[in-house]
Amino acid sequence: MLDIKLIRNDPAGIRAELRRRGEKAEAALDTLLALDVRRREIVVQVEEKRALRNQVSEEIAAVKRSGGDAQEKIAAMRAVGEAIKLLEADLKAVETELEDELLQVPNLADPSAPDGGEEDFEVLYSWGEPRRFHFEPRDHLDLGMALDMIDMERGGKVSGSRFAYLKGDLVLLQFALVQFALQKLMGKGFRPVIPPVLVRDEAMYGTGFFPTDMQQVYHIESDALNLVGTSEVPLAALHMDEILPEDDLPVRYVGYSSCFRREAGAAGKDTRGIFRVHQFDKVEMFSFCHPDRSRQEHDFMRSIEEEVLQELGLPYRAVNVAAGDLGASAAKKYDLEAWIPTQERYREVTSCSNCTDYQARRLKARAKGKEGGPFLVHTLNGTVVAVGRTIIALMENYQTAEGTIAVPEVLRSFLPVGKTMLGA
RNA sequence: GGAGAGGUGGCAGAGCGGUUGAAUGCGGCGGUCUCGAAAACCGUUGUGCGCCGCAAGGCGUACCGAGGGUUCGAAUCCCUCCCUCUCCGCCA
Repeated sequence: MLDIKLIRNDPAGIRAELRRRGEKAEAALDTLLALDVRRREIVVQVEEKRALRNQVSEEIAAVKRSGGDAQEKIAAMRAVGEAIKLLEADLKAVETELEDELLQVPNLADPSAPDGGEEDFEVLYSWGEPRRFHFEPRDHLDLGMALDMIDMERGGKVSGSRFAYLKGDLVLLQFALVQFALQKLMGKGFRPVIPPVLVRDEAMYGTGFFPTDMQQVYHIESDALNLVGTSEVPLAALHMDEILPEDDLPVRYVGYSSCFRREAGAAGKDTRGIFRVHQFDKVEMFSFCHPDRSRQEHDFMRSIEEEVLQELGLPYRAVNVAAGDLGASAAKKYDLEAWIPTQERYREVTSCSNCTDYQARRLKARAKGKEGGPFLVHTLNGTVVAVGRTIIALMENYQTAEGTIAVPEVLRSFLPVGKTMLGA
């Protein structure tokens, strides 16, 4: 959510900024400004009346204490009370409408995010050489089915399309990846967390997934809960309505959770294997940091993601996502894309966003130092390991001519002793 | 799921429907004292919104789990919801 004062004070500037986010983004601006004016008009009126009521109520109390008759004042205040009630109803209606509009306005893009949409990302650089195979490489699903480690067929039978069973050595690989990631992140000051994956609407609004991405979310109607699409949601909401001590910043967490996405509108896209499924597991990092430091924090988090991919030996490229392709909350986003041999291209495996104060304002997540008032923190989130996609990249890049999969050195200590080859 | 108790400021803990933004204690901050510290003593100590002001700030208003209601007036009374605790049942 943007600061309404910012919009009020510089409508033209904000309009120009929002235009970078796309046509739709600036549409609500005039409505927003009108509602803001209207709200303040009503506030002044209602507060004047309340002041009067407070004052006279005290007088009534005084009169009654001295045994006098306050009937006239009471009658007068009855009318004022009615007027207040009407104004309060108006105010509430205007505030609700204002809030609804404001919730749909995306964050302002960072100046360093490229202009344009989905196709206009900037490739920052690449790392690693795609492997040259002396045999025809097979894709992750071929490999997984042959070894009976990925079972989409039965996933479909039991739960529907885009659900999978992961079996055997791939289960071991998953836990090795998770352990590897957790230990690395703990060494860098991130506190491990297993968050709830069912959250209230509040948390979804607070993180900016509602109302914009509502259609992507599994909603449990009977209990008014939502399955999270990323642990970013419960991690961000962890400090909702709180004022953190400034000295504690940055507050860093590394979460591990299953993630659930409806993938509405993705029909026909990435339908093969486990690349795009409704349920997957992810190790996610999250940081609440000082507004002056979020740029550095963002680069720090990206460097961690790179370290992970480098140690796993997966060739990748780093991408700076264009302003028009950012999620609602993000001001800037880096994606890391790993090389997928059978697709002969880079595919997204991690994503790291600086949401500046956009989520913090919605969540009321603030910090406060020894002097000065509270201020909004900046929030950042980044993938450490998206398990499914990392497994795909590992399977394809590390496959052998025999159809087994070699294990990168760094993961071996997290697997049973002597397990250096999966499916063997 | 059933029965009961309760949710008040950073924490603990008072609070009659009417100077209660809220006693008291602890903690925090500032000061006195001290070479310094402790102790003691004095002072201070929330947040949002609006208006005024260049600003420091001032004034107003709202907030005692959340949302409604009753009333001239609600932390105090009523309703709904959420959460916590105790007992019973069930359970990984």
